[in-house]
Amino acid sequence: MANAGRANIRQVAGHAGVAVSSVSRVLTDHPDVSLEMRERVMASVAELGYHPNMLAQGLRNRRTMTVGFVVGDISNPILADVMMGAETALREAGYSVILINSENQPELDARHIDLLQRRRVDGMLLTLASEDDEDTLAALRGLEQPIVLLDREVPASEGLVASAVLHDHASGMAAAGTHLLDLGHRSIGLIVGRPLRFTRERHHGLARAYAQRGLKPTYRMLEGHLDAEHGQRAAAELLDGGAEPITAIIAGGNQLLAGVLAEFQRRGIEPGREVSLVSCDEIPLTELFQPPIAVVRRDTREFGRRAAELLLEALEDDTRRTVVLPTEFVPRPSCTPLAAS
Amino acid sequence: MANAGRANIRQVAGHAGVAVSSVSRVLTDHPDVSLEMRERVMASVAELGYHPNMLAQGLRNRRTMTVGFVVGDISNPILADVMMGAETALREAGYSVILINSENQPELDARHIDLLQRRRVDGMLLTLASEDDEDTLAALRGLEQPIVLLDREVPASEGLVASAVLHDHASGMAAAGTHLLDLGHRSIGLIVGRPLRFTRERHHGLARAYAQRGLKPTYRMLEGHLDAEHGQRAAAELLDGGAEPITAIIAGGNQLLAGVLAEFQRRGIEPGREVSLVSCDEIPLTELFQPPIAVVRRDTREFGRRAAELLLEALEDDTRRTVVLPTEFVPRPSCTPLAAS
DNA sequence: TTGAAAGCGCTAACAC
DNA sequence: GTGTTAGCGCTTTCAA
Repeated sequence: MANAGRANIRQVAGHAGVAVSSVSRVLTDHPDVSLEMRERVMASVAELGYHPNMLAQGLRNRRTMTVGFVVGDISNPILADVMMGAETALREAGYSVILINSENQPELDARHIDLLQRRRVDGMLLTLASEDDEDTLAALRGLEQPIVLLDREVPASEGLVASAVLHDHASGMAAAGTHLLDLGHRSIGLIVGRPLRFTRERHHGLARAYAQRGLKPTYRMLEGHLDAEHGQRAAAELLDGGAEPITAIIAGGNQLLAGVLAEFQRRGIEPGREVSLVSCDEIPLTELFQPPIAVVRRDTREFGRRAAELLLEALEDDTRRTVVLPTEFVPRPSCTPLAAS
Repeated sequence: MANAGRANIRQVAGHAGVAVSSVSRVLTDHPDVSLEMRERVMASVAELGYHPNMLAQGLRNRRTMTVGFVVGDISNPILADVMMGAETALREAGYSVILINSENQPELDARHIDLLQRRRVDGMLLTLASEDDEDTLAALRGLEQPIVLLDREVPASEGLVASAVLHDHASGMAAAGTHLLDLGHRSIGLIVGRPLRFTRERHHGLARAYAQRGLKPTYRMLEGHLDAEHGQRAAAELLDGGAEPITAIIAGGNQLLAGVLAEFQRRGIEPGREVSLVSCDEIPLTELFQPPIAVVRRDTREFGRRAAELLLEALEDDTRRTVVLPTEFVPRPSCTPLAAS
């Protein structure tokens, strides 16, 4: 007969005719509790529809069983998938997740970190909007609770020890690069987001591919926002070309890809015909598109799960670790040999 | 010089040489505070890097500035977008969001609601996995805080008053239906998810289309899970057909669409050629696919924003409302006239 | 205008 | 095995 919904432990104790501490003992599974006590208390708990106040518990235990997740843009399916992996693992471990969108604005990160700090989260999962914003780094240094960086590298600084999960974007990108080079492409356009770790890594990967084949780095990289607009604009710029025409494009993300494909359609270009195309991250579009689009693939759900695990580890053993997860190039018909001209 | 990070209000008071209540007054912008007091306190706050403990505030104020968001599957880009809209609006109003994945399992909903109850959230946004699970409804009835249902209708029952945001799926679907009927299609396959509001609405919409054209309802509906597997299996079943072959398919969601397209490709079927195709909800794939795929569109971010607004309203004025948002059919080349055979 | 003190709901000594 | 009580950090009367 759950009627109240706002009963407190004192009322439960009163109803059961026992002390508050006894109710607490029953509810926290303390060993020294008689069976009869347990039954009486549980009966009252059920009768009153009692829900322990986790705020009070958190205040008392100095542990909220809550973690904060700051993410640049949760509407990005890739990040939503990361979130899924992390939330599931954390929930199974008894933690709740406070989700905060930073809108990819570096100046908001510090504020969000402070908010989570005030909420006394036990730890944080962070997809920072910037790796070198001073306010953000200062906020991070002031933290007592463990944090896990998601695909971000911040400059080592005193008082900042963090765990991190990273994807080895460079390897997958290098594989994509050598694939294109081996197909005869030399003039490759790389469209990427802002200068964060994954952007740098992808750049390095492509550079490595040219080096591995003993070629001069005759690619062109266009940085910008991680959205369709930048994808489309950059694609247009690359296709209009300067002296040497682009023969292959690599889109560094699903939103960029959407922009690139829009520009292709506007011009009547078919991937793999006039221009070869590679994208980063698998989405339904990449495999179902005609022709299917080659991608640098990574397991984003696993990425989120590992991030959660690193945080749980840090919470338990106070250890900090960095884990690097692989990426993999998946060739598909959007990449074709450069026609001898 | 933010050094501590774990200072409490007493330490701030001590450092400033004032009473705790004075610190509290300064921090809560109480009017009767001298300028000098304000300055002294703020200096100490800065010096100690003090972050007020929101748990203690919540305990005392009976208000946590936190809302819970229970969602079936955050990795679904549509729901991620809803989340984006809701989180943004709530954050701007000063609330934090606790996100919980229910994995679309009805038996988890009640548990999640109880958890949020224990966390004393000020309100909840709910995408229930079931509209008639008894445990869930019981948990809902026991709630004191306002809730907003997202595209769900629960049976009216005593002690359960909720706000709701609904999409008018039926209208968009009816428009899609008449479009297909006017193209000559009669044997339409409707692939949908589990029997929740949006599934019912879409069914009604299609039925209405047949009725509007004075036709017998010669469509076929296949319910199942909202995933690619069901989409593919259902498409296969529809294409294998029984007596009368299907000439058009409507996929009730982006994940279902992925399955349908996979089956089309397996069989070498091109949408709009052998079989016309409509999907629900716009994603990059639908517009960029060749041929572009007709969709029943809705503004999911706005949906999330409105849900947040309804909750904020309920929190402020204790009012409950239901808002219905429109959907719109967007014809595209994936729908073509039925070839006279 | 400021300070002292009660109390929000809980847990963990400590006593019996 | 169970009860009493202090105290987690905060806000808000109530007095001064």
